[in-house]
Amino acid sequence: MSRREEAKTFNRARICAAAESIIRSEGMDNLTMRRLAVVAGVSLRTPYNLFGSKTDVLIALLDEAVFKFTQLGLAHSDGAAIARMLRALGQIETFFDSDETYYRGIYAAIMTSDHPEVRSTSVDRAIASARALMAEAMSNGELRADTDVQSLGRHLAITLLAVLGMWGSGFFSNRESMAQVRRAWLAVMLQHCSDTSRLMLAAAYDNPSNIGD
Amino acid sequence: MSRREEAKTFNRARICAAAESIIRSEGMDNLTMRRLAVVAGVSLRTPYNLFGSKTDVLIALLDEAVFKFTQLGLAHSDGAAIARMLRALGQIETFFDSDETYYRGIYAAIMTSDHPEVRSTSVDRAIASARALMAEAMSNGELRADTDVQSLGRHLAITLLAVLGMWGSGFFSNRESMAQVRRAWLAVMLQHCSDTSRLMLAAAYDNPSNIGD
DNA sequence: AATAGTTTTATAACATGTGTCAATAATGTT
DNA sequence: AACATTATTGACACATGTTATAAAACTATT
Repeated sequence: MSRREEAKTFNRARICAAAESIIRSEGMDNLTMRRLAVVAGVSLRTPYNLFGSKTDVLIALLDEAVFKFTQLGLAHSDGAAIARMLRALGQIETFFDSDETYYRGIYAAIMTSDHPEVRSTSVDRAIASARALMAEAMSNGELRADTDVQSLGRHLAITLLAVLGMWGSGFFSNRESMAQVRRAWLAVMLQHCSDTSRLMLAAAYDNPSNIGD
Repeated sequence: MSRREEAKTFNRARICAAAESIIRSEGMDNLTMRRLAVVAGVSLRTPYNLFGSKTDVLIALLDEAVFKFTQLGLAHSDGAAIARMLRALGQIETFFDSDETYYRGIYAAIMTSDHPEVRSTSVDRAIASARALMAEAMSNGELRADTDVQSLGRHLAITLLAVLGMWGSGFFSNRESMAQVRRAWLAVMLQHCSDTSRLMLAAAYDNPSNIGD
């Protein structure tokens, strides 16, 4: 990396750190571009040079959060594909619990920004993950052979993202949001599961508390 | 109604009409408070006096749309409760199709406004409707006796609203959005339906096209 | 009709995201 | 070292939602 790129990377990091610090100590409302420039020790124009817009700065913070989460999630990713998928919900909930106002604030800010194009990357990412997991479930015999795993994976991912949108708006607690997704996921999965996974899914649907632990 | 209230009502209507006209002829981006004031023939301050904020003006437009929709929906509301509930999705889709950019524009603008409190009324309304329908379904014997209709109604309503949120962002077409809700609804309903409705629901789940017509 | 109360208007102002543009500094290249 | 390229800075400007303030218009009450 050239020195120019190094400097850019360093400044990007400084700006992200400043943004995070402002959100934490002064709240989302006080994250203005002028304040961000001051705290980051940079001119007002620089965040625009390095990120493009305020929303893009927030997306960088969200990416950091997603990265942190994936690191956690991969730690104990053993077991059947469907079970892992369900367990992910508990992991998301735990992750949100660990820093609720911060994550919700970032997410809400991005969602309420009028840069619609920024959301499609996370949608694509989520759909791809869900499809991969469902494809794995299929090859493990966890799903009925006539299941369209592409369609199922897409449906499950959209379910999650749609509820996350409402979560970001502050309607539901972390727990309520994940319970909503869990119920929706289990019901749809029950329509496609093979006999090997049906009992587990049916039991999980009837007793929401003991899923994925 | 006193003359003062009459004048207010008249001005409110003028402002709403102006807002709708601007959105239709110049697009959502050109709906600024200054332009709205000019087109409505009113001072910049008046919309704030009469509505409170720009978002509140848009909410008034959405309320008009919801009212128009409910009038349509009630016209042919016969049949079993579950069937009516499913048919509502088709009606929503038709309604959106009839004026897509307008409704989506309003909805998106409200959703991306940072007035979170405004959304709770529509949430409450949707949950109440869904609960009423599910209660009716229960008393008709369409649901298993051990079903918690409150919880089920709430779940179904949230499913719809969550997907509507994404619809507003422009990700999905009207059809895709409703198909997503339909699939989710059918799967969950299949977990709670009695034998009388199971066949219809299972058939609908397997063949998404012939629902609610 | 006179007075008091309320609403609208006109104008200005403020904060914010974002853009412009020239000047300056830093870096890469010869 | 000299030049060219690129990045940052600073100062300003603009559009927008929103608020402030005082004057004017309107309505209600006596």
